[in-house]
Amino acid sequence: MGETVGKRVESVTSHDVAAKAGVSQATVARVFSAPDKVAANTQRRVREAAEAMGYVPNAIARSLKSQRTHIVGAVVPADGEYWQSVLSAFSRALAERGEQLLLFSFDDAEHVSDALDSVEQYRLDGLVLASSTIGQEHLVRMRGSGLSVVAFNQPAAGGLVNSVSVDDEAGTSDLARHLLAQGINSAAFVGGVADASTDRSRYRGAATTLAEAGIALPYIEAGAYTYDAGYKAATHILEANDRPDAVMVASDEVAFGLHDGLRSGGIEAPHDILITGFDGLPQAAWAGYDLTTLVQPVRVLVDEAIAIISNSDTHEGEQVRVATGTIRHGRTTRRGIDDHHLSKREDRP
Amino acid sequence: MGETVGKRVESVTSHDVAAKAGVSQATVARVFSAPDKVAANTQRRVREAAEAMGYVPNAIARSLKSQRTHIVGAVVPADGEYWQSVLSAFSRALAERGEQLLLFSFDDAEHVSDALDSVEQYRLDGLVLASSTIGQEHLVRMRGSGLSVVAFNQPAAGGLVNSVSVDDEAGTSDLARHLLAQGINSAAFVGGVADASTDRSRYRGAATTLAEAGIALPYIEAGAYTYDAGYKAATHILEANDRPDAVMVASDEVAFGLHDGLRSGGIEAPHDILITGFDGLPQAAWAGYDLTTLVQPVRVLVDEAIAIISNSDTHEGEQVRVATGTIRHGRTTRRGIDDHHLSKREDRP
DNA sequence: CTGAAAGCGCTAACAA
DNA sequence: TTGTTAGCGCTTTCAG
Repeated sequence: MGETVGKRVESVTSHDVAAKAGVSQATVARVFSAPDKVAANTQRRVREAAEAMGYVPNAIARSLKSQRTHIVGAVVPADGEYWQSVLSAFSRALAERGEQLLLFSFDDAEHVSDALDSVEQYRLDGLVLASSTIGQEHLVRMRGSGLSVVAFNQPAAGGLVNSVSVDDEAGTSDLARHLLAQGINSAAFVGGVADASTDRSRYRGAATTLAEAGIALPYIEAGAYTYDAGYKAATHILEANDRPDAVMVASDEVAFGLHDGLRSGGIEAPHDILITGFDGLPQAAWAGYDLTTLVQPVRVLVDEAIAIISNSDTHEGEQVRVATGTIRHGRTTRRGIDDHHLSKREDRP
Repeated sequence: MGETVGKRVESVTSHDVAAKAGVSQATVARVFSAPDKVAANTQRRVREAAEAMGYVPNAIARSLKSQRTHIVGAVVPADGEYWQSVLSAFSRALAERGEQLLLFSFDDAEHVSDALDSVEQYRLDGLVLASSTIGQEHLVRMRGSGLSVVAFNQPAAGGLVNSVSVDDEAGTSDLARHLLAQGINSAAFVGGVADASTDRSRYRGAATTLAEAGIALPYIEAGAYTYDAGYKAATHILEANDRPDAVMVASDEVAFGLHDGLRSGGIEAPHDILITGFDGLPQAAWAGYDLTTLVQPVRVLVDEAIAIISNSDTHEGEQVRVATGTIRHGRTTRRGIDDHHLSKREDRP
């Protein structure tokens, strides 16, 4: 059907520009990578030619030569409010430093392996491994690959690879103290996945602190870090013989579900029960929830992670960074003027 | 401080493997890119050598030669629940096809330009431009760059570049009809940003349909597509002299805020007012909201976008795809047994 | 300050 | 089937 429409834009190279500007290819290259080494005069000629021809330096070729891609990879679970916020923070922080973010998101932990294959091939400048469902074998594998890896919020990874994480234990410990200050006498903990390292740390922090006040902390497993899992977990609380004064939840998203699940069973926070979350998602501040939670210093964690990646040559050994979060005091642990149930405490010596 | 610790892993190349396996470099390359062209025997030897040396083909070099990066870029707003869900869908869909997603997220529309600079340099296989705050000048610029661009949910971009989007007008029209079926006699529309093309289309669909029933649709601008903007916009409804029977909101996130804002003013949906959203976010299904909304067929849109990108060579001209959404019927438009206010309609002839 | 030349690691004719 | 050869577009000595 007629002549081939020359849609394919013949990409202009530094050679083309050099020809037009009457200089060598090397000079054109220098104009775009080390401008101070080219006479102002020549530079102008080259830039004009480049502009006119629509020349744009080829980052692929540059990377091949320089062995630096200026791309950082991130292996992150596809779902979950929390990860999305982390991702967004990473992307912005990297952009500020002229780095790009190559995203590998996965649903099943199965696919992590595929993602890592790609990672290796692309010779990235660094790699962020998020999610506690990434097996140790993957960490080990990546460590040997020569690129600088940092595990994000995977406390268990410390020692194997660089890692940054929020202080889970201190976080839930703080929350527990806050609850004690509200006068609770009993509590329960709703975790996401029992064998996730973050889950364990968070439980430990809460349990230890409550134990000091003589309060036991039964563990309930929601089964996933999702709203639905939290919603369903509410039945465990609703059906319990003696309902706890407070529920500490391992993540905000689960906490939202639990909150709504309890409400559907006629149990309202903070009137009938106190609820705390963990993460500090934007939604925690939504009026519909106004959840007391531990806000992760995401920006700090992200900056630390990036710093580790960019300095990885200058350090031997693994670095471990732990940042502490701050409590967001929300409605769900605020004892209203007419919330007297907590006073109906059974007497203890 | 002692000898340099050889931390830098000398990356093994196909040459190294070739030497060890006693074959030519080309053969090694073939084993990894066109295995069927190598004798099973040789192949085994090569793979063994590669395995032993930890060889991984270099995707950068491959890309330089083949002019295909297998990377698709996405320019997406950094914030917003909706975009995060789109992003996650893209990333998964691409992964299934062995493509990677290079993420460019931006806060201010200002930074879009910087992002596009990077995009050009990386010679991506394709580019997804999301967000209606991306100016036309950028679209034009990218169109000339030779890579296949597709605008995502930017109806206004149709004709300039390829585009896929949900049928905004049909969507709000459907929602409006649903509201009419509930017997409303008045309504208001809360938009995000008045001059966004999606905002206009969504308003138009709603207004046109309601007009046919003789109902006017005043437009209220929230100012942003955020929860907070929606929360604040609620005051316009609360302070109005005659409160509308229903509020149609341009996005779910804004609708959540509006919902909570109204509640804080003592107005509950669906008892006192009906609310509809748009997008079909996961949170719309959360029991705390259970919002009636138009669910975007995100997966379909994403697949269409990817299809356009991968077939871009075979098509001349711009393609425009429009997919229709489906209504999610939630609590916020469900007239309960004791919700009689809608019956108290003032008589109309 | 500028040019010539040698690759970075791989793919793809073309020969053998 | 396998090897040889010539680049992909750029950076970077090394001369001039």
